[in-house]
Amino acid sequence: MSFEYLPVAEDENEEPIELPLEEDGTLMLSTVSAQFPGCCGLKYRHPESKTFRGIRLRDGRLYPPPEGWGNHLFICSFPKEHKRKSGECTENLLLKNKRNDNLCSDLIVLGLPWKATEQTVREYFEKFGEVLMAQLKRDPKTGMSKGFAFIRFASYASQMRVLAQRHMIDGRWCDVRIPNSKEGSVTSMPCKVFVGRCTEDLSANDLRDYFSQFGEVTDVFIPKPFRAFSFITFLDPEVAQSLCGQDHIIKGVSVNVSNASPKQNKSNLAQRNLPSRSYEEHQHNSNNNNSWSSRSIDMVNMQALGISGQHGQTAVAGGAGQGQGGSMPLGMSGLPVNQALVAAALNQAGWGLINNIPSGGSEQGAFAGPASTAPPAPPNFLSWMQQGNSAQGPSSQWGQRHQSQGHSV
DNA sequence: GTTGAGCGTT
Repeated sequence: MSFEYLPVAEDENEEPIELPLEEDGTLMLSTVSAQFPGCCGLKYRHPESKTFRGIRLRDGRLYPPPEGWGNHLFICSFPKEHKRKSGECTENLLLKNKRNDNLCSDLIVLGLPWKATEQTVREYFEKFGEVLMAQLKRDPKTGMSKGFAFIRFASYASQMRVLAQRHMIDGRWCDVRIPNSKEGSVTSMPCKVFVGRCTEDLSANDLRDYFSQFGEVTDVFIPKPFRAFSFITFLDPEVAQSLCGQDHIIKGVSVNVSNASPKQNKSNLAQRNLPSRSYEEHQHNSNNNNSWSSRSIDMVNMQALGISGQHGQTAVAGGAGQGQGGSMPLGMSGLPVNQALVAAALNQAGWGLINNIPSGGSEQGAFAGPASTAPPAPPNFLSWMQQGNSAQGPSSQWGQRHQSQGHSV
């Protein structure tokens, strides 16, 4: 093999990143998506035809063209809405923006320093993506800041990333949450899907590599001991939903994707006339009292982002996961499942605005609340966000990183 | 000019 590394860039004008090939000369898609979250394939411009050629992708591996990798610059391909360049028809853009709007909600930024201005706030959050709105709340009489602001992002991914961490703004640690008000909170489709009929040789990496082609995978959970199913969490709930009901072949194994459903309060379920055999979710109650214990954030994505600090295990070896935390798909009971109904029910049941997110648990210090003293060390995935490069992320490492010993449910 | 959990003059 003539190359150990392959230059890959997000587009032809960007600076490439060299990515390591595997021993067999292939490139793992997960290697690519670790640097380019959401990337689902590669292409290169053929010197003669001047057109792009796609790179073969199979089972999470990118295979070199027949003539070898050559000296090309390889360009990432992204699924649908990741891409927002020219050439898209206006109608599509409108649809997409509308969809994003439905997903995004206003966010409240708490704990701003008195001196912070609207500019400060906007500029800070623009690191995470396009900011559609930033309002600093002031006392009408004095004009003094009330120490909080409302912001809104254009993309749901930005929103989730911002919600998932604390923010140092002008010298103070600030929290960003979904506001209590009625208007604010919007839809929260589950980002997690249940993958049935897994075999034991389907590793978390295999699953991640495979499902990354559909969108950014933020978590892979395989119960231990082996239980023939797993969970895949996507950053984009729509990607997750789009896969439900499908059969996929991964490493020759036919697996089935269906709705994952959170553990529900049984009384709630009864009240709401829902099938009551939801499964245990990696969810737990906590008496924890620090400042992270009552944040509002999409629970599914909390886990997705690896901050739940509760389920252990996941990708790659080493995760001495604590075993439980499996969930069953609603479909497993033999009852008919109407996905729309389930989604609606989950929303009704308060999913998407779960408070009481337990903290602690994550040994990595990731989101262990600062309860007392110094500000917390920024979580790992935070650091990539703060590189100001929203296109880069350790997505494929998340699973490995959060081998929490977790609280039990 | 002070303050530090909260929830948005329009």
